[in-house]
Amino acid sequence: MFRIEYPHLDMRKIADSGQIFRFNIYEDEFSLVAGDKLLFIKEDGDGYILSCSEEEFNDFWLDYFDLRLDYKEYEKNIPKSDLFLIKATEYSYGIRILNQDKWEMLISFIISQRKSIPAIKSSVEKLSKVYGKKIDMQVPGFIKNIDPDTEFYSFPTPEALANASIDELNACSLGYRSPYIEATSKAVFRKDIELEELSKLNDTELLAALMSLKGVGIKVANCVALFGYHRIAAFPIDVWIKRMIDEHYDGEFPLELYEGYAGVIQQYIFYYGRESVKHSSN
DNA sequence: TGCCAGGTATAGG
DNA sequence: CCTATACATGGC
Repeated sequence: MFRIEYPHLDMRKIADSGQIFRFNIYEDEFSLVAGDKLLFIKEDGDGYILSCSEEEFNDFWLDYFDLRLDYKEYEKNIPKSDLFLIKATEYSYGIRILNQDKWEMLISFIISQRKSIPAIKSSVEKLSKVYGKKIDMQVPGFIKNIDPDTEFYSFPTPEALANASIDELNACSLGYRSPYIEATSKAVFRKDIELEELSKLNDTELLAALMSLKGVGIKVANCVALFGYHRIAAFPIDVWIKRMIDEHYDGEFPLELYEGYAGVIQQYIFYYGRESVKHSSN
């Protein structure tokens, strides 16, 4: 167990920000599966109690939650006249761009196309349950809201998915994406493409390399770059972002104001846009 | 119940 | 280069 307290870190918002699909909320507690790691979190005043040791936190989770960067820097160029973005940024205070696993982001965002976030989460869980490994870790005693019998599964390896049949993949509600997952898994497993090696490429080259894979277009490539490679200049445009840009910027967002980190701004707009619709529709 | 979802591949112009 | 269309299926 280890307690942390940082400015600009809100687990609830991050869990619900659409950049991660295996971060679940149980009132004031959370479960988070990242690759083959499992973390339990409990709100504790202005901080959080984590199920990991201080050493594991420093070795892995500190960078995972992107806690070395000062997010105030990303807000300084927002014009005072841009009331929408000022509001979106305030509303999103505490969201950080996580450093997630490249392979997991690639598969998760191929699945994400034309699916709602709950449906994406459901598909990723099914895939993990079928092709991942049961994580050997007890729900710790300080976690009260999660059934101790709950089983958690790691995200499947490229090998596991490359060896799956189309019929088996179909059982995970992938729909027409099953052949994409199959082709991409095989390409990664055969090392036709090496995801770690792509880190050496610049942003443009990285997007092009990712888009050579079946089922990866410009939007998915940008999400993988942003959330898997921490290319915070990447600016994925999905239906929500397009809607916000059309409504508040007359169809053209001033990217040049946020050079090098527009992806962070994108995430604020996405979160604020979705949450405001969520709350106005009931 | 019918509509829509963190889009992409493909064909046709 | 651009635009139009098909695509499987769950969640609400």
